[in-house]
Amino acid sequence: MKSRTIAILAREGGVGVETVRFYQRRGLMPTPERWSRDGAGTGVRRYGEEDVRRLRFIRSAQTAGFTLEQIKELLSLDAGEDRARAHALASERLAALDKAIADLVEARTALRRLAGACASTDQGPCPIIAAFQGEAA
Amino acid sequence: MKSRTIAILAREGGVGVETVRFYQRRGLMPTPERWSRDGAGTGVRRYGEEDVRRLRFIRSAQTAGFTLEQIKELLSLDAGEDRARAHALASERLAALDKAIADLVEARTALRRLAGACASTDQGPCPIIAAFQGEAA
DNA sequence: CTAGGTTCCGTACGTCAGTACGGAGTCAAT
DNA sequence: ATTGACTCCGTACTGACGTACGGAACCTAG
Repeated sequence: MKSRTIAILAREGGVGVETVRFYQRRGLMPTPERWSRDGAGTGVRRYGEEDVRRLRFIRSAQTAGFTLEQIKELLSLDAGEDRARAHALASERLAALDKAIADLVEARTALRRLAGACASTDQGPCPIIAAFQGEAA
Repeated sequence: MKSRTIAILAREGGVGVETVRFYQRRGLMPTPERWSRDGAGTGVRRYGEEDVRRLRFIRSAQTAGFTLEQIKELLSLDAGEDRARAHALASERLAALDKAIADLVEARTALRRLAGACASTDQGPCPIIAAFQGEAA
């Protein structure tokens, strides 16, 4: 293991090389030592399965709406034992997710009405503004 | 009508003054002539009901995930007759909304599992990364 | 052993949607 | 008439998340 170059790691994780490097700068991904069989730390960094998993986790957590900063905390928690904190972060995010979903569903309803109003007649302007009034959260 | 100052318009529209000005620069809100009873265009701009409605529409459309650029187009369409274009924009956004909702629901499922795994035992680290594997879109 | 593709690193740029700042002009009330 | 709040305007900054650039070092195949 630890055989991947950064490009391979990035590909397996579904991101770009620059993105991996960006995550390293942000402290979300480790920056392993450079390695070369002949002596000093002047080779290239290598990555393993572990790093691929970590990268994938970051992507997943992002789709759940965590910020990179929160993901960083989650990752540090994963190494430690503060389950109360982990649980709190998750619950907080779950509530936000519920709200975001509800908002989106509401927006979709409003937008469907707009599309419907637009389709119901076929002459003149589509009453976009009227169709949309009073829907925002 | 056309009695509101920018601060009143902003308040009624639920945004800040700077935001209204920002929308004006972006062409989403009109920039009425300055007005003062004694002569030249050296007074203050005034806004009416129409402008409040426009502002509220912008907020609503934003919650539906339209970008300001798209909202600008929607607003110009509302004045015109290109219902095909309006309908296309709405449909496109509806599809994106459906996907966004599905993604969020999926993320919520994954996160619930995480929270559950975290609560099910009370010793040792909470297996965050493990609980999250393979959920991203 | 050399040519090319990669990696490394810092710094700069890009987008989206605002938010802040500062000085000059204007308005409403005292 | 003066005070104090508000308006106008341009420009600069924020924050979240990257993406791009450029030169030097490095690694691998032929």
